[in-house]
Amino acid sequence: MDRLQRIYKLHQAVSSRRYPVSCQTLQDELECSRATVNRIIQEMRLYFNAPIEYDRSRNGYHYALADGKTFELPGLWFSETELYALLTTQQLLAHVQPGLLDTQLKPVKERIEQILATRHMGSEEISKRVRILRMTGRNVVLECFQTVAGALLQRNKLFINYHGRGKDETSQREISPQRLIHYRDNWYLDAYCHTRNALRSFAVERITAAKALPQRCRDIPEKQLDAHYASSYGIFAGKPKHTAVLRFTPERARWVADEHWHPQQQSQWLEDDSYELRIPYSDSRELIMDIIKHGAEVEAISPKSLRGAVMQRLKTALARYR
DNA sequence: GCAGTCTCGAGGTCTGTGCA
DNA sequence: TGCACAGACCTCGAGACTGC
Repeated sequence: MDRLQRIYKLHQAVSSRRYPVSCQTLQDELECSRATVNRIIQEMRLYFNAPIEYDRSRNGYHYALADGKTFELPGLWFSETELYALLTTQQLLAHVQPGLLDTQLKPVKERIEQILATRHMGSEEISKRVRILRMTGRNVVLECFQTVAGALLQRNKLFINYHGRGKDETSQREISPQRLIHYRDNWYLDAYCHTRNALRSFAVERITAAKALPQRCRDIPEKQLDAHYASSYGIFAGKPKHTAVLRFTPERARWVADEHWHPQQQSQWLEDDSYELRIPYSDSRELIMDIIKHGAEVEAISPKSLRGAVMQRLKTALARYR
């Protein structure tokens, strides 16, 4: 048994018992002399800040800690809360995108399971009690996703076949991946497209083939990415050109008032208890879908172009029912 | 009687050096 | 480059003394 094993064995012996552990017991469990037990204890105090104390009245060693507190050695000896946080994150990832990081996280997950098992807890309980329901998520080819995620993290260029829905065309592109965005249950890849010489967003499920290239990708500064992608409404990139003014009925306002549509959104309650929301946007397509989702409970006040577009959509929809 | 601290010596391991 | 060897270093157990 080497020194490190003895340290963990001693920690296990002291922390797993409700009563102080005698020096003789520690000698037996660590298979060493009294002097070595003492050396191990001194090292634990010195290097790990272990609050280990000898209780003369009960003739044994114990951790001097307040009720409910536990001492853990550094390394993969997480506290209970940290273990749960890690396990919950893994569960969330597994639900958001099944298969994502499964291989990479497997050894860590198994280790966590072992530790939790000693405390009569486990990931099964989290699976039973925490549910994430995907509503409109589109299926991603796992192999493509992993290639894309791998190249993104290793900062390599990618060569992709991309089928765009808008034009119903397939194109081949060399891109420098910048960010993976999980937006409204779907994955998007923000990337610099070397074919178009511009920043673009790619729906990951529309990437029909992906190959990581050995060349280092081009890094776009954070500020430039934020300005291009984040300052606009939704996934449609570009600088906000307009501000939409939406008015919600008092009934719908109770829900909408708690929603976050845009980082720069402004809102106010009106006298008749209706709720007015002002949202900057550059491309109206996604915004119109959100407005129509609220049906008769919302009115697009301005700008005129947005109001007209919503009216046109509603007229077209109505025509289908006649 | 039990544990803390210290010293000393034995045995094992690591490291640097020289040589074929 | 691989091997042998010597010295340094580390780890451990035993024992002595002390304190509670």
